[in-house]
Amino acid sequence: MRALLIEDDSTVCSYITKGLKEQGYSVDMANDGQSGLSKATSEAYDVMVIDRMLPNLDGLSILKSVRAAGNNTPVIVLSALGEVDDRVKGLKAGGDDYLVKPFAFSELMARIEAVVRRTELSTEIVTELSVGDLHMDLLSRKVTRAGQKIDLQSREFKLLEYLVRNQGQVVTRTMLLENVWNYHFDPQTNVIDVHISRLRSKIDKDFDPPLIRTVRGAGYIIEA
Amino acid sequence: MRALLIEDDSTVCSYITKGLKEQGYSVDMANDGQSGLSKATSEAYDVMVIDRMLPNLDGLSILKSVRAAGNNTPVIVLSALGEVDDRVKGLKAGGDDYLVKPFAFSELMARIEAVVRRTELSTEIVTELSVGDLHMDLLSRKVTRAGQKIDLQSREFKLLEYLVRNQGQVVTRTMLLENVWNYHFDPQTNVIDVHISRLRSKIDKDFDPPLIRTVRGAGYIIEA
DNA sequence: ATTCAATCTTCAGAATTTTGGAAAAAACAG
DNA sequence: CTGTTTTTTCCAAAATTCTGAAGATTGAAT
Repeated sequence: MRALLIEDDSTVCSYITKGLKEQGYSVDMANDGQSGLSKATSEAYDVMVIDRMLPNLDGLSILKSVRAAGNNTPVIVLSALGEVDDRVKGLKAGGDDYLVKPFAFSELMARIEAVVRRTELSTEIVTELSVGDLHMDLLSRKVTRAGQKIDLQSREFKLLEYLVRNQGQVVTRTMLLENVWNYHFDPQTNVIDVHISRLRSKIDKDFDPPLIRTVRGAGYIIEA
Repeated sequence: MRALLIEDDSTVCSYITKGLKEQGYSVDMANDGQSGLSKATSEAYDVMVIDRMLPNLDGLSILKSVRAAGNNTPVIVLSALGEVDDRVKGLKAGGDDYLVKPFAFSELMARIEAVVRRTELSTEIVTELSVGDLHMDLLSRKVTRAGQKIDLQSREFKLLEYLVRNQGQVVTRTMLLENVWNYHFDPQTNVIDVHISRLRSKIDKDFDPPLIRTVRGAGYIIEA
């Protein structure tokens, strides 16, 4: 579990960090708003704990930016501001919980567990895949590139799906025969070449940049 | 949005109910633990607000029973018990939030919105369908009945998917032509009959009971 | 720069699979 | 029983996939 803690008070910070680590979290820290936001948007966390009052950029602004960027990581807001109105604002900004300082570590931990628990319930099944501007919907079996609809035959779809699921990695001919054709032997033909060629003519020919790349002597790789 | 409120204090109760209704919730109430638990387990709610101290059965026991039954509806616990330990217990019992009385209605509302928001994010996409012992995995496109693998052609799969999505309801020939064949006219043939027959021979022939039933003069219906 | 092997593209035809159509058989309601 | 609806079966048509081959292209090594 990865947690991000954005907090300027070094005492509180080390206190929480120590506790989280004991609970098995790996913790990233930021001491001011700017660096906090940049970490929050560039890394993937399971939970974020954000202090409301920070140098440079306040906690609620960070929270709003994170949410505006489509990031739904659960966030717990910490604050010395304990008025009802402050708490409501913290929650309305997209917070999952709001804890008033001073607080007991056991309560913070329980609240972290509560939001993480709820988030985990929602572990989504992957039904969509993408590479660059290529997009596959596995449920409706529709493929688009740059928003344009592309028709694929079932074998082509399977082939593309396999490539995309292994995007960024070289996929060998043997892997393709095993996983796309379900052949456990070498058919001694150029089936793969022919299908890769067809696929290219559909998804790469009319677009830039080409996504499917040949890795000589090894196989193919798809990446943006 | 449906909310369940389990609270014995009639003043607090009517106060919250009124507020929730103004926010567009339809509210069910229970004044004691027993009736609260029975409503919680028999009806489907978007959120539950449970007081901790109740006649008959206390709030935490209700919460634990609800969770034990596999129900993950978000729950906010209300309580006059404000000690850290009490709050932690409330969260560990499966609560999503814990609010200490007295509280401002605006905060309760904000917290309800926060947990509902998080729950909605997790609205899962349906990737599996079943009727009785027949099971479809829409992602891997695999079908089993009584654990036995069944191979279906793509049209058969689509046909079955449509029937299952509308299980318990009669599906007319016109509906099938529109939704499975994407025909917007009557092809004047018996395509449907042929495919239903094929489907039956695969999913009903070797099993009991038959799932696909003919509704003379109307169409077909699938149900356990 | 030249050479050589790997890979790409294209094609036509074959094999296979999937789908559709027609007609006989069966089931059902009145 | 009778007429209609539905089911089944079998054949034909259509679509898809595979094969094999030839020539073009590419990349690495010499």
